[in-house]
Amino acid sequence: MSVKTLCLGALSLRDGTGYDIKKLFESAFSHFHSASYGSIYPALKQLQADGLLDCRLEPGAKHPDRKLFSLTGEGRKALVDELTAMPAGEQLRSDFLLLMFFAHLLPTEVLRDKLAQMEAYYEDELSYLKSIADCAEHSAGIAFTIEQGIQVYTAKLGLLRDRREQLLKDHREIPKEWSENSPCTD
Amino acid sequence: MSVKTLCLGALSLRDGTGYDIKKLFESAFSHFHSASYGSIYPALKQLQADGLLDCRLEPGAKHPDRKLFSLTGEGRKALVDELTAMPAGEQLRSDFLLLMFFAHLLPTEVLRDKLAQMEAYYEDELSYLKSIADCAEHSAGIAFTIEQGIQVYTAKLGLLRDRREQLLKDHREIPKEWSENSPCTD
DNA sequence: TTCGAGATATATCAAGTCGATATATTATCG
DNA sequence: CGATAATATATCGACTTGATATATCTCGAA
Repeated sequence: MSVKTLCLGALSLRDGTGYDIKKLFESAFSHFHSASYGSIYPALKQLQADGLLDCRLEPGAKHPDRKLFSLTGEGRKALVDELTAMPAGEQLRSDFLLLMFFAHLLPTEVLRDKLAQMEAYYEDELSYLKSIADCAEHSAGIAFTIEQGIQVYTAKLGLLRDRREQLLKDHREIPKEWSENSPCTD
Repeated sequence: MSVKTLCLGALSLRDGTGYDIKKLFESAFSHFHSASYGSIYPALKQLQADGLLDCRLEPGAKHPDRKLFSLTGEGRKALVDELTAMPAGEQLRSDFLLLMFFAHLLPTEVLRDKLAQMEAYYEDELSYLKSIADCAEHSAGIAFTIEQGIQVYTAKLGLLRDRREQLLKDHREIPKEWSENSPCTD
């Protein structure tokens, strides 16, 4: 029930609407999690039904149907419980590395293009993270998430630049047959 | 159609069954992609129907129903086309960073535990990648994916160890109110 | 030798999720 | 004044996950 936990977390920072939560996922959380409206709205409905959220309607004023959610005491407890129970893990889904894995199948121009795309992406992420790193007083935990992002993107950017020429030069060499069931060791 | 591309890619390395492909996703591809049987088998069926794969049955011999797939000429072309069309991107899904973001809500012991879990995970990944880095002659592209993994995990492990004591010491300080719509800049 | 654990192999299902889309109001700016 | 972007909720089909069922084969320990 990951999206539910994400919503509880978002609402522990401040009260908000489904739209606000989506915005948060696209900014502060964007490095390590995301969720679409199609999962956020059902999750909020469910959480409210479970008594973990309060919902007050704000009609008339500005927007119609503005549903402002806030955590209940139970909701805050549930958040802590879920965070505690959740195993610490991570998963990368990288189309870029897939592309590099099969780089020998691509024309040189295409490969050059992909590398340029990824370089631009890393630069953007890095400059965003650097811009937020030292302007506010983040908690130690939040500062950690930002610093990890900075170090990781810096490493990736450095490697990409170091290896670019070599990749473009070598990339048509056909890789060896993939060994029996996996490479090398097992 | 990501899983289809993944399957075509896997079968470009060697012919294999759905099971073989799953194994490959759990070993060589595991750092940057994954897929479950529930998406692999339907994808193979579809690809075969589209004429991108051949399937020869291997009955009797050892296992029943062993369906050995191989790329057709069209399949190989489709793989190159899809790789070329695919934008170079990546996405991280990290429960660990979520946990760090909300570290101030957790008891110290729990936080210490999560850090230890993640440290062990990073160590495992790192030692696996190092073991395969220099034993075979990988293509430049494959070597790049391995080297990126090594550098990234090394950076993450270093940061985790550097910051652990400070995180455990500071973590009960309550973070500042999240600024209007996003932190700092925008 | 036989017994069980684990690997090999295919397949399906409910539940959850994404990406796109529809709808409608409000804010902004030339 | 009119166009474009932002705010806001909601839904839908298609896809994916994680679990589970089924069955055979392999190999080492009792």
